[in-house]
Amino acid sequence: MLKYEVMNTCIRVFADSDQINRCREDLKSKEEGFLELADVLNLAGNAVRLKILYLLKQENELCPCDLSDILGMTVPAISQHLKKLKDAGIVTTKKSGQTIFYSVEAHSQRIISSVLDLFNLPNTIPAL
Amino acid sequence: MLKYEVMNTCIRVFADSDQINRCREDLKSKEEGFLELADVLNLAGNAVRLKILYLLKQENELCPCDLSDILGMTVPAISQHLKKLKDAGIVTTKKSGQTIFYSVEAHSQRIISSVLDLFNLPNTIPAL
DNA sequence: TTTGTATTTAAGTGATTGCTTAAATACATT
DNA sequence: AATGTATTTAAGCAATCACTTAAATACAAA
Repeated sequence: MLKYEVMNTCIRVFADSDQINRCREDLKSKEEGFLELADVLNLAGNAVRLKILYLLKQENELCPCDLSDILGMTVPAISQHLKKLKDAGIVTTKKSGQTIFYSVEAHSQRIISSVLDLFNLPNTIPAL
Repeated sequence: MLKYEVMNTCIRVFADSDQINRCREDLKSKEEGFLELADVLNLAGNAVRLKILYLLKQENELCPCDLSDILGMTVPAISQHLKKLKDAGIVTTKKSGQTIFYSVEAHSQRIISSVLDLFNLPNTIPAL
């Protein structure tokens, strides 16, 4: 039967095709939002970057050198993480002398605060 | 000077060493929390897994085959994502006949709901 | 103008990711 | 017992990640 070849999946006798279609429609309408949110979560889903975002929010602004000292990592390693965050528009920079201060971009403050608030949820995941 | 060799970083004349030390202490006390949260965010920071979590929450439970159909991906690809979520204790399974239903693990409902609620924040990131 | 400081960029590397296809496993149904 | 269905596991692979070291850039200060 052509149908199954096209679907390229198993033949579920008891599948609820209404449910499947409803879910597909729903996802389609939210596709862009999922990609954007996944991007932010992916950036925050690295312990170093999560700490950087926490520190920038907490201290208002920090330079790569400060972060390097605080996190005990080389400056280039920090710089590359900051670049990712800046390319995504999550952090912004301000030059002062030869020091470059990084801070959380105004439009991203809310989502970053919300992400960091997850820290305070008890019982995050029992398996870890 | 030995100091700089040990620190292995740049020499910041204007560095605020009180700030640096305060931040270091603060991070140390929260280290484990950052690792756990980063793990969850990293798992959710993939569009496919984010959709899976959304669907499982929305539909209560779904089998790999359903998800394969809904997301238009092969069953093994879905299965491997589900394995990651299950290994992290975020989802759980229930057997019914030869179908295995996945759902969000009770203890993870809150954090997953909170993560999915980020979807509703307006102006997520302007750059994307 | 030379030196020093702060940062970024580049190149290289080993580890991890997310898929693919094929095979294995588990178990219903006939 | 044999076949079919649902799922997982394994192996392979290109792409990405997160670091390293070295070099380049930018600019302040002597």
